[in-house]
Amino acid sequence: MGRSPCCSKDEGLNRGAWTADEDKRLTDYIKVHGEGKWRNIPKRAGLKRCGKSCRLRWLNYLRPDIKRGNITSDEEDLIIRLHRLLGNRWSLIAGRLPGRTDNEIKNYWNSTLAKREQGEKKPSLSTTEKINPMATSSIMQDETQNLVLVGDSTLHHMEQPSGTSEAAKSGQSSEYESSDVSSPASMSREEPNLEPLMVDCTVGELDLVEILDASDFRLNESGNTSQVMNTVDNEGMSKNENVGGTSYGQAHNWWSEGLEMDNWVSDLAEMTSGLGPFASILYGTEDWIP
DNA sequence: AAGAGTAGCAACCGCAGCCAG
DNA sequence: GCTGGCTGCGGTTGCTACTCT
Repeated sequence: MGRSPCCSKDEGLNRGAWTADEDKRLTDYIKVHGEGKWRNIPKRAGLKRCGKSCRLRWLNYLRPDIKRGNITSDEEDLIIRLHRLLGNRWSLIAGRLPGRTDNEIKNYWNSTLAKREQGEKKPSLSTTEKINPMATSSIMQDETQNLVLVGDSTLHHMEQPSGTSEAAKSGQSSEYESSDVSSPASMSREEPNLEPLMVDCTVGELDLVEILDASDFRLNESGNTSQVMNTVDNEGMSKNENVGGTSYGQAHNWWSEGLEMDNWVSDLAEMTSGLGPFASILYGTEDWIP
């Protein structure tokens, strides 16, 4: 196709670090005229920069809602979990961290967390593992393209913090529950329960992000959002059990609304009866409680 | 004190998706 | 349906500050 570049290199445009004056011009212009039309901004703001550069500077540095300062341990923890879930989808991860930019998170990951993760010997994750990093379970697609989480069902159990989940109090998540699941030791016990968990949504690709972002997410054939546990009975016959629950639809809502992290975390706790697998991925099974 | 090595971060680059014409 | 401009995203580069020898 060959599209003309955003800005050619020989137009006498400034490159490299931005000066305070350039920052001020850009900030003043956007305060008055708002974001958007990046291509026109340099000319109108009197900047010798390309529009792309202006956009980047604004989004990553000048925006007033940007949070400055070190990444907190809470944020770091969330980044790690989200990265395990999403991979290098920095903008999505940043969307869960108010005030942080994708560039900042990417840099933080590359300079700090990636090395640490490597040091902890985690082998590079396959696509499959990325969306289900839980040690003793795996994820696969069945012949009908359904997404199937296979493995220790206790991994999907979410131990409820006292007083955080009405759903838990009502026993909605009992299907996920088993004894001795809250301690790390239970994660590596000798005989994993291989009950598979089936999520009855049809997907073309194994990509949780797409599932979470899908507008028609998680409707079963009856039009309800419900959760189906695919189990194997004593005779080895596969069967689907509707285990009720919220909440993939709700999960999607939370996801798409981009709530502030604190609310998001605490409200995730509220709906873990239906969100077991996802919450497990996001928050682990031992230390997810905010 | 000085040079080399490293880490952190800002900015750049190229590609892909979206959408208006 | 096609084309091309705009925007957003992720990977990469390069500069600066800091640490080590």
